[in-house]
Amino acid sequence: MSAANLRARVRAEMTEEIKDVARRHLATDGANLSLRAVARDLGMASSAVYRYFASRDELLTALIIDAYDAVGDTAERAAATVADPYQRWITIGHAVREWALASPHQWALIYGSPVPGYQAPQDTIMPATRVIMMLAGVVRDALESGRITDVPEPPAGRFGEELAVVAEHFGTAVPAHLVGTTMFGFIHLCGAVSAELFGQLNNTIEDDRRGFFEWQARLAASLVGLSA
Amino acid sequence: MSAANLRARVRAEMTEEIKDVARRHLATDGANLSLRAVARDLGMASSAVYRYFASRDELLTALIIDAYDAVGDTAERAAATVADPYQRWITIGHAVREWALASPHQWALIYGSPVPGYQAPQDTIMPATRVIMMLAGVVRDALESGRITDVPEPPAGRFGEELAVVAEHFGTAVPAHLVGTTMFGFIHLCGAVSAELFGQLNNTIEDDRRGFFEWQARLAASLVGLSA
DNA sequence: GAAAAACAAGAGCAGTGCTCTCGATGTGAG
DNA sequence: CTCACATCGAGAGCACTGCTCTTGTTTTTC
Repeated sequence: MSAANLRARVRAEMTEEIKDVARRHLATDGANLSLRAVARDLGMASSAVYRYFASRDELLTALIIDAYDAVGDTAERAAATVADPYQRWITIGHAVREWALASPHQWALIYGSPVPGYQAPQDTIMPATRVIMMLAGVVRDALESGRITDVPEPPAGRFGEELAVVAEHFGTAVPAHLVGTTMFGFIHLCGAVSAELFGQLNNTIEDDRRGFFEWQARLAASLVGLSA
Repeated sequence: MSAANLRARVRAEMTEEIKDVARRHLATDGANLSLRAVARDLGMASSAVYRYFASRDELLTALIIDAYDAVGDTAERAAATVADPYQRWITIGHAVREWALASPHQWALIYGSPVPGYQAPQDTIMPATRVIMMLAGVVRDALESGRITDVPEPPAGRFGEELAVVAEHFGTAVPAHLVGTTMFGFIHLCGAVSAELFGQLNNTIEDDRRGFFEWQARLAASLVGLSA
């Protein structure tokens, strides 16, 4: 069994090595990276890569899951050190933004345009929810500790009911209106990072993008009822 | 000169036809569409397409500019019918969202991940600013008509000065804080549409996405000081 | 030690962006 | 009206891609 474990370990290492090289190629080729080039970099035949990933899409899926986990880990590590809900909200924002700045192509992979012809498999759903779940956790904590007191009525309309359903994933104590504003905050977070990364901020904010981002994060936090 | 005009017109028509077919291929192949397939659909040799576009990137640039203009035109047409600033803000949001839902691949082209190896030329900058300029116009009108009265201090920090510079493009009368919240609104608009289009809303809001979007747009409008 | 599974390599297929050459066709100046 | 010239379309060709299939080798398992 030691031998079996060893074989499995070698395979796992090889898999990891392929993903590493692929991630590097992501920087130059984006989502349409070349499996052959990856194989070349590893000194192996292109056909050998197919022993580890059945197709380029499967390799992409692995990279996507890794990226979701990486940004989730980064945000969680940063948030773990901050007790105050308001500060934690801001900290999560900064952590996500800084991870994205450091790994722009991985960000594009998970929050950019979907890869044409690629259908995200079920495995990607869970890791994809980690960041918004952290924001939901902030709101839940703030509610329980009495930091959020002003809780408006649930929004009128069909989507208000849908928000109430989502609330059950957030934690039963979170009212629908707060679920909505939390999602607003997450959506704006993704928009702000993408705007900075994809060039929408060019020729406007150039020097102090971090400051502008934090200012925006504070605005979003104020909508969920959080403030310093 | 009639002959010359005719030749130029035929060329223009051919160019437009290529872009049309390319737009159709955008739906299946995304940004890495196949020039050869486009040529096949047009019944011409692939090399002939290069008489009209020097490279695939140049064709993409043309599609990008067209897309910016299309969403700009759509939003302007919708906004032209609405006098009230608050309603106009919401209307612009709906117009942008509905254009994106109708042309998801064109949206991905301009607001999604940048095409790898593709550098946006200068020509794309101006059309890219049309939507946010319309939002800025709403804010300017609301200021002049006294619909926005509560104007906070300019944000502290280097980015506050940068916002003041941007204000000159918005119209000199717009204070920096309002420029910031307007950009916030635009960034959130892009984020909301992208989230809906790129699947970030899956398994949460499914039935009443339009209602949820409008609710969010109202929230964003409230940040710039607009309300019903 | 033999049977079975896993592996790597190479050839090959259909497709890609792009270049170059060659013949046809329309255009503008003399 | 003619003739040189610019424009155009088509085809061959190059180097590349994802992916499959076959062949031979190594490693694990019984």
